[in-house]
Amino acid sequence: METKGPRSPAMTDVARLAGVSHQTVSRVLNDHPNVKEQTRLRVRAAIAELGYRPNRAARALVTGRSQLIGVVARNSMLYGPASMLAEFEQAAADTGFAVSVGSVRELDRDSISAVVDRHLDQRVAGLVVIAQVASATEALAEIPAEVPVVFIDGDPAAGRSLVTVDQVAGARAAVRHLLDQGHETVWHVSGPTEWFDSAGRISGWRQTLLEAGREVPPLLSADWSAAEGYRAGQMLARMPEVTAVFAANDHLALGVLRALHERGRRVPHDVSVIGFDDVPEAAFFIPPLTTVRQSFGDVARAALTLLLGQMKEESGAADTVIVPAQLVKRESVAPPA
Amino acid sequence: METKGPRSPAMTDVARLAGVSHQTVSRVLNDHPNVKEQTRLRVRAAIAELGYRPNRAARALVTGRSQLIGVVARNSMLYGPASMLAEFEQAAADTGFAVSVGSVRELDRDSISAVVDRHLDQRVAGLVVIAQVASATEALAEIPAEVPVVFIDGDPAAGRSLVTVDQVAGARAAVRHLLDQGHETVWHVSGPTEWFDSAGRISGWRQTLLEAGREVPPLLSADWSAAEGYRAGQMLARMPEVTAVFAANDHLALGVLRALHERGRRVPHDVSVIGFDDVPEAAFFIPPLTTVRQSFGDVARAALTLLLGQMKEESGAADTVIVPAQLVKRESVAPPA
DNA sequence: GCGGGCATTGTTATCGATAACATTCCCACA
DNA sequence: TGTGGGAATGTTATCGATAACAATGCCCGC
Repeated sequence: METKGPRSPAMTDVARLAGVSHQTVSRVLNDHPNVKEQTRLRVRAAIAELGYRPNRAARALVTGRSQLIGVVARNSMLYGPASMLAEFEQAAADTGFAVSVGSVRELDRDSISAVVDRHLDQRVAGLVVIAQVASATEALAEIPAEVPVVFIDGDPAAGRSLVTVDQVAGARAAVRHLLDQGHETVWHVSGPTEWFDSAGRISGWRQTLLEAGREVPPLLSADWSAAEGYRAGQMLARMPEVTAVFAANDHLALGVLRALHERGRRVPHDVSVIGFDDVPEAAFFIPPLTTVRQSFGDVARAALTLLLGQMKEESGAADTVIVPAQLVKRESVAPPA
Repeated sequence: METKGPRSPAMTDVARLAGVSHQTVSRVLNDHPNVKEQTRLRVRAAIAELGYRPNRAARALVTGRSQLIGVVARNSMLYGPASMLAEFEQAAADTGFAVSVGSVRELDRDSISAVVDRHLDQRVAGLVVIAQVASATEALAEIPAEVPVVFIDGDPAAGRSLVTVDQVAGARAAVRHLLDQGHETVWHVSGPTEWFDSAGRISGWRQTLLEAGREVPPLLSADWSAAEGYRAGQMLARMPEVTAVFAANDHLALGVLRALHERGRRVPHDVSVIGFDDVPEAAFFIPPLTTVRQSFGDVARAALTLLLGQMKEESGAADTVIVPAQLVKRESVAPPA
């Protein structure tokens, strides 16, 4: 049995202790001008003494806005999304926002709708959606227009603010690098074709080959896993004419490396391989993997900036920020034998 | 310029449309008995028609509890923590809870205190702390006793509810397996020694060797990265007497594999290697890695169950749940040459 | 020395829900 | 036929903050 515990102090308690009205306490809390320095100090002291913390629910109720940003992400341990989330949370915390995650097993319409609804229930001040596939875009059409939304890796044509890594340029740099080494052409193991990321990398790959007047080999498409990279690698290993492979992410590249190794094709002596992402382990693959680094931190910060911008002005301006990618050269690339 | 937008409907709007009082609407929403079936239906219809959604802030204000669970985790792309978070969010969503993440760059006292404060500001109904190091435990001592807390991978001696993978048993299985293959002893590349996970794996390793009457080689300790695994691997590769290595996670194992490969020591022919975690890529290392799988989903669900239990009864019972780990045999282990 | 204006502080209304208590309605039963 | 009582519903208070407005107090110029 218990006496309901001493409930945590409210603003009036602070006011009483400081000998002022609760409104003055509120003013101190919100850094209003026109509070005498001495009063401010008294109030601060009272706050500290009581260990008072403002009740966000009450504030949200009266102001109509929460200090919460909802993130919709795919429940996956893919390196990219996971990093993004962590980076975003850090950035948001620095500006006083909390982040509520809603993860979803698949990026289909219904799952996304459900998560978005949960977030709207919480009256999030804004939404960030890591929406790498087209089906996500559809589901998101139903987000009320007045809710600020920023997409990460989403559909460039969706008419919403978007932050994305420059997939095309990243892919171009990778392919360019291989051609510069003297390879006749470059094979590509792509991610799922419905992902925008994949699409960008594929198109950068294709463009670069065409511009160089090279033959474009058939596309090998996979999911993002090492398992499928391995599968694709088994095919590639069997074809002696393959001397250069651009894999759409580092895990695919890992699978490719192993398949090549199993069939005795040496990397980079017989075949050069480039990945994408620069996961921390990439430098320790056998051999160390040349890859394209994306700065998830930059993406996260850009997304937050756009979101805060939308929240401030009610302008629904749909800006697009493209974050550069950078080729990291390691030992998995060499001129053809 | 705008007319402040039609604010979203409140309970009174629903009540007016349904021709009842707002209290009746509240009762319908909360599944109270004593509402005539016909009334209930009218209210439901009105809710649907207006697209009404309850304001959580208002509810939280009056009931004094939020439907929010705070998670404190390390901002890292380490496989374990990231997976854990995703799994936990899923589980929580199924029971109607939202999850607010607070990530922290380092698990030191101050950072943790700051994140915990942010969560308490939000009046979370409970906290889950992924606190793999001792310094975290200290910081958490200051969490008010009435806030339900569950630790994941935390200090078994902290006197709070704890869910953890059976690190000791996992390590024992790994070492046992190597000894069974005929190896004379097993070297260990551990994670940071201040992590409880590391401590458990180290002690499982040591115990098993001692019980088998084997010599315990010096411990090589590292962080969790492939880079440090590589460093440790370079030392091991130089020592011909090393025939079996147990790495504290798969990334370390990756680094070890590469170092061995560089010095021409074949795996598993010359040296057997076992990792820990079973990251999805482990099956595609060169060679495929034998490792110990932890079920993060089970951990997450167990943590949620404990937390909900604490929230229901005010009992501060400090239960501990230990989730088993499982040896996954692949090709990186063989009898000594 | 008086009134205008600004800095400072206080008072009251409000957000949207639930809790506690009040009221109505209806039926069974003495 | 009056009445006790439970089911169904309504009324009012409340949570803890901010907003809008009201009320001081003080300085200063004329």
